Amino acid sequence: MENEIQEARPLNFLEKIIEDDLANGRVPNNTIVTRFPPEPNGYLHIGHIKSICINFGLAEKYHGRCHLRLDDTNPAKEDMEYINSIKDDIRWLGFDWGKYEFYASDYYDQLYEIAIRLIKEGKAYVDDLSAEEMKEYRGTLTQPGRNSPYRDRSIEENLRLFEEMKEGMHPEGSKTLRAKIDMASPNINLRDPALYRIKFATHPRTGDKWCIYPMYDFTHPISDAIEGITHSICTLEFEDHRPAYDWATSIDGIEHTPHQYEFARLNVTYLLMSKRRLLYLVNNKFVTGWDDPRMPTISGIRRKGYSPESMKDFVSRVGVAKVEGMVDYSLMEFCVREDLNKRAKRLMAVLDPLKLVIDNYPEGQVEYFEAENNPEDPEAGTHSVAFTRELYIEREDFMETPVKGYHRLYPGNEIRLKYAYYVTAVKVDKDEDGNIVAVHCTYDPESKGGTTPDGRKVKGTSHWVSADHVLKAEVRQYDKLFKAEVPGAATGNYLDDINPDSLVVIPEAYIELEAAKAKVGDYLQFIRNGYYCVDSKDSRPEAMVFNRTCTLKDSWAKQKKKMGL
RNA sequence: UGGGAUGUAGUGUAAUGGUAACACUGCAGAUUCUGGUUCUGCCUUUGGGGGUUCGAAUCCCUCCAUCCCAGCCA
Repeated sequence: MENEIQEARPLNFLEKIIEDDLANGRVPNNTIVTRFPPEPNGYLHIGHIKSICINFGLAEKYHGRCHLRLDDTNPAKEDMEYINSIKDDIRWLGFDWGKYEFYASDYYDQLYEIAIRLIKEGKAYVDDLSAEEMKEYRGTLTQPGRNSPYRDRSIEENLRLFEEMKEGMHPEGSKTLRAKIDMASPNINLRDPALYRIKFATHPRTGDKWCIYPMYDFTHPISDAIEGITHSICTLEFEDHRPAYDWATSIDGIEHTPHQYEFARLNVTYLLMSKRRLLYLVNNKFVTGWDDPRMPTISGIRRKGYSPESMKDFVSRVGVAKVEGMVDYSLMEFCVREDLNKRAKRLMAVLDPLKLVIDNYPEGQVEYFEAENNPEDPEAGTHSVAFTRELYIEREDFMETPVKGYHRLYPGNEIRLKYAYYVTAVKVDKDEDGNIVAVHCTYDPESKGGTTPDGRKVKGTSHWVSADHVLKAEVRQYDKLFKAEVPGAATGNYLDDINPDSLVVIPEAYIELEAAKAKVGDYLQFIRNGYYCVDSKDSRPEAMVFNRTCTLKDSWAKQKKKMGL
């Protein structure tokens, strides 16, 4: 029953509300119903993961259910491609909405009838004010608004005009249906909010059936009510809309009354979390698409090799509260590394090859060594790796004149070639420009397997690849898309902080043959280089492409930086 | 200068009247066939001021700071 022991995590404020509601019989059928309601106008990003985990997580925890509802009330911006990607991304995270898949557009007929009812009750009216005029009549943050001259039209006229709007008899922008609330309200959302606007756009699901579309403040609360949502959880910027939400759910005839609660959206340093800006990056080719591994979209991080488990862990560590803050990117990387460390298959890949020749090793001889697939998990087994006289090591792993603290290969120094032998550098070959083209060394046959009978230690262990047993593949070294913690903070333009080195392509890296078995979705670690995955779009069996998921922690790099190297 | 919210180590989140804590980051060290992992230790915290109380991060007053709102977007 060990796995039944609940982690003693304190309740967040939403859980407290829910437990209180449950305890006091305020929840119909004692069944918590939440919903995740994205607008299909772009791809889901890391910020949405928080919302998804909260809504689906709460439903799971309290044995209720979570609806997926696509908030498709603005056909001008929405697309089927987005709907499909959203569903895909939620599934990837491991959540299942079962049969509870809804669309705001499912409720267009009901919404229309409610609007008619409001008109009949004198609670809504058709306004002829233009957008500019309406803005003027609305007043400002500090000044109350004025009533529209059309506010007191007769019910009959309103009914007729709204019908005409629906029939397409009026051009876009010429008329709106507005709620009659209070133009002097200190809350601008209550100054006769628009309920319907005219839009001659083809809707991804309803096609050309409608040319009037309901607004968020009208649609969302009523959709919640129709679906029996008990806790309607959204982000902080909707706090001001809660009175509008409550207005809509208290319209006569609406029986179920959900409540809205707001939490702080997720902000992460170095990342942009705005669909508008992400769309700009896509449209202007700063990235290759919504699923570019540098994008903070779910499809992007997935293609980059992040695991859903690590992301769920990340948002759970971030917690849920009402404080608008900025989470460190390093926490996210920590979560990715912690998860991948436990499950990534280890491989040796030489990204920047330097030839190493073992002068005293027999030419033509091949030995096979056992390489562990994962030192963190003995069950993961081993694979074999070929060893020959000529190898490649990382150029970084040799220095002709070592700096202080360097304990890799340099003339006279002995290191271990992982799993294989101890080698000592003897001399270097250079080209006419003085560049090192090969390093010669000798090996100690006694050190076979990586230890010696005399038990002597070496400070360095390098990974390597046999020159004759090598998979040549493209490796894409991804880094952060932006180099500033808050892109645009300095100049006001986030494009100024684009990281020019966010992608460095290595056209031909040398990887041990075992890598050829890797498939899309596998988690890999190229020892001492980082975590990698097979690119889901561009990799082919005969021309593999690997993406860097994230680097390993690198204390040597840190130390070098400190020494000013 | 209207309304709505929020202030706890560098960051995020706990503690709801009774010893301010956990994680990440950073720093130092140990271990290590990955300069990874693991382990140990260290650093730094209740926005300011007043009040109530034996006792305040918590209750009250006040000031300050930050965020959101003037779409026929969501």
